[in-house]
Order: sequence, then C-alpha cells, then structure tokens
Amino acid sequence: MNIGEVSRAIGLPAKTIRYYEDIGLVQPARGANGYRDFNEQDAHKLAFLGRSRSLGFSIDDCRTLLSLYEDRGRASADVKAIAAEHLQRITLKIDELKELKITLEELVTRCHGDDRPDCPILNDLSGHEARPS
Amino acid sequence: MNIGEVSRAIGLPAKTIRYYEDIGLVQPARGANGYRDFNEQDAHKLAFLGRSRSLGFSIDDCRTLLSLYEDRGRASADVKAIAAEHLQRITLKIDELKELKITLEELVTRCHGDDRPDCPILNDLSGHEARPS
DNA sequence: TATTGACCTTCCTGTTGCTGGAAACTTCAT
DNA sequence: ATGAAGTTTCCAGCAACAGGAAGGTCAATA
Repeated sequence: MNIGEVSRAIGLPAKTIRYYEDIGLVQPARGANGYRDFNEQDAHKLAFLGRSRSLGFSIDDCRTLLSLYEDRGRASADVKAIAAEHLQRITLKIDELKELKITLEELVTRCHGDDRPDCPILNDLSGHEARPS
Repeated sequence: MNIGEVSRAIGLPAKTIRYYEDIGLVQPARGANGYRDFNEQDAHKLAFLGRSRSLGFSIDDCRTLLSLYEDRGRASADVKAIAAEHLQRITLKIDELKELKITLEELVTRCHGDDRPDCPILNDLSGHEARPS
C-alpha cells in the first residue's frame, strides 16, 4: 500500500502522513524503489491519529495516546486523564469565546453600519468609550 | 517614552511592540541613542491594537481597523462588516467546540479511569466501537 | 571613576501542524 | 517512446509572537 492509497483509505493528506513519519508517529517500510509501503497496522495507526486529531488532541497528546493504545498493560486512568484535561481546555476555550461573542455582538448591534464615519466599534477599540461589561 | 514605559503603560510586552513595528503597525521615532521614542499617538495606536487583539481580531483585521480608525471619512459599514465577519467565525468556532465537548464528555464519562487497561476512549479512537452521535 | 544593574538594540531560532511548491525519480498506460 | 500520474526529498511559509544571545546605553552608587 503506497502513500496515495492509504491517504485515500484513511482520509488524511499524503503530506500529513509524511509529516507524521517525520515526527516519528509511524514508521512505514520502504519498497525497493524507495516508496513508502504501509501495512495494515500502519493504516490503523494513521486512522487512530486522524480520529484523535479530529477530536482536537495535540500531536503530543496523540503520541501519548498511541503509546497507551499499544501498551496492553496500560491503566485506563492514564487515558482518561489526558482526555479530561483536553476537555477542560476546550471548556475553557468555549467560555472565553462566549465572552468575546457577547462583547462583539453588542458592538456590532450598536454600530449602525452605514456610510457615516461615527462608529461605536472604533470608539470601543480606541478606548474613548465605556466598554460593554 | 521608551519601550519599557509604553509597555507598562499599555500592558503589551516589549517583544510584541517591536513585532508590531516590524510589520509596520506603528512607526515610533528614534532617539539619538537608537532607542525607540514613542509619543502619545503611538501609545494610543498600541492601545487600540491591544484592545483589538484581545477581542480576537487577526493582525490583518487590526491593520484594516486601524486604518479605518485613522480615516476621518470612513463608513461605519466597513467597520461593522469586519466585526460581523469576525463574530461569525467565533460563533462557528464555538459550535465546533461544543460538538467536540459533547463527544469528549461522553467518552470521559464512559471511561472508568482505573488501573485496568479496558478503555472506551481508546476503543473509540481506534475505531473499534460505535462512535458517540 | 569604575562598576554594577537595568535598560535597550538587533538577529536568529522555535513554537503548532501542517501546506505548497520545486526538482527529480518511478510506474503505468498507451 | 512518451506522457501522465504517482512518488521522493528538501525548502519555504503561515500566525503571532516568545526566548535567548551578544552587545550598546544609561543612571546610580561605591
């Protein structure tokens, strides 16, 4: 299985797969022509990585998750800890963005948005006006 | 006003201020010793940038906002358009993260998190199990 | 006056997770 | 034999800075 096939099969760009090899996440064999030759296990690993990344885990987390996945004697607590921390980061991020959203919504609402120069948004940014909460 | 003072006054790291000069957002004068010399207008610009960045606007947006701010003949519609687009991006991001959060919460909840190796999180990642939603 | 310490300067590297492109090879189909 | 499509490596770049090295400057003190 060369890189194009596995790319189509897994749904990851070939560039990404090469990058994952570069940073040591997968180690596909090489054919006589120098082409990468992926076996089922490699493909499975890549799918694991793709799914992990799509859940927002960092590459570093993915590396750890992958090694836990391959460790038959792992403790599920270790996996859970990583996921829980990630979840926490996401929750935090959502809260931050919600705050932002509220502020921006107020500003956008207050700006009449016509051809006149007067603008509450710019007033806020320039600090010439009380800021929404 | 040299960089340290303005940094403390505005609350932006000196590194960031130098960077903003590098990319042409501010053009402070220079003293005979080569030190940057910020005037009130520079400081005001930096405050504007700091506030804009803290609202999540990209540097590129900031550049446009700043030029609109300095254009007495601007149309508030142009400002509003930028802010509205940004707001939309944030809303989208929040939605994405919420989806993620739901999935992660389910996985984290289902993982008992003890010293046994069995783990619904890894099962999901490896594709060996039906995925939540 | 010499020295110390706190500033300031530029320049270079690293961060995260890839993506795009160039130059050169191989393979496959015609 | 030729051309297209696939593959290889390597190098650059994105966003928005942060860290650090090597060196110049300034103000106060001993």
